[in-house]
Amino acid sequence: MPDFQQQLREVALRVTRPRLAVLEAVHAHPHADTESIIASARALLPEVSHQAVYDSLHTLTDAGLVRSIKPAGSVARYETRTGDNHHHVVCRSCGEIADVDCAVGHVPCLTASDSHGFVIDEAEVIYWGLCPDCTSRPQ
Amino acid sequence: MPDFQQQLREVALRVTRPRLAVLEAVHAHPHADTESIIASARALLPEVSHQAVYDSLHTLTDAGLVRSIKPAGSVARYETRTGDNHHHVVCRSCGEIADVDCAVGHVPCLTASDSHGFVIDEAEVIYWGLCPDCTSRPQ
DNA sequence: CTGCCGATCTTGACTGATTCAAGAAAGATG
DNA sequence: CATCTTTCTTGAATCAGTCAAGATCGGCAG
Repeated sequence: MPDFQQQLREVALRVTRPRLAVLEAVHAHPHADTESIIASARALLPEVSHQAVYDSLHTLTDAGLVRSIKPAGSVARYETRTGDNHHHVVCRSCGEIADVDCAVGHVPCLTASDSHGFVIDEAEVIYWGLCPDCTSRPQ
Repeated sequence: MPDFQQQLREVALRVTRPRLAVLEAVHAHPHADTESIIASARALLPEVSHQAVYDSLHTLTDAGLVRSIKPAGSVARYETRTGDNHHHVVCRSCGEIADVDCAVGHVPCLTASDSHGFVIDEAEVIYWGLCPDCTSRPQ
């Protein structure tokens, strides 16, 4: 279990109980949506407000301690695995998300053939398909 | 200008004035959001309801005549360029979107190293960065 | 050309994730 | 411990998108 208190100090953020609870919740349930994170955080800190969770998630995302994912058709989801350029595979049927590393190399697809003058700093890849459960249980 | 009436018939959809107006609007303004499409469609068909536009966009998307894009932090956007596996670059500052072809080849990044048993049918890539305007005009 | 049937459209209300705002509480620093 | 901000609580608001009921229209059969 990472030292979340330490992580917060390293990015010059105040150590507050809501933030610790949110970090722990996101770490324990990768790819969880905000509602689930609120529930998990309240297991640790019963009176935390939903707004504090939203604020914490934004702050932690800006600081790079958590990463948010928003596949089309899904609400925002969060994870603590950051800074390693991994991607996600999303089930079209049930919305299940899993991590994947791109086969192409360290900086996959970062080179667009013609970027129209844009200065690109990140390539985000979402693989769409069916998870094992939904594949074996059609309809 | 493509024959939208013909396109609708080819996918067994009824040819209605709202659908023609929506197709024409999306074709004329690639990457436009729903509100803009409603406005453009009303230039052609003044009394069209927002619900008809939403319905048409869904139907046309399901039929493959238009494609929707939902970058994180943006509302849904649409384009008529479909079926060619191109990707998008999105400006973090102003939200501007441009098309890009992936340099890697025809099926970029479609091979994940470990897909956790998912059956993958599409890889969606979004490049994040700054557009030329926002690069030259910082802050 | 006319009538019918089901798909599609209009109207209007509603939902729900996320945001905004004002005041209260609580980290951090000296 | 005192002070100054930042952060949190509370409660309301926003807004893209959806739902539902009835009216209308496109396509096809006669």
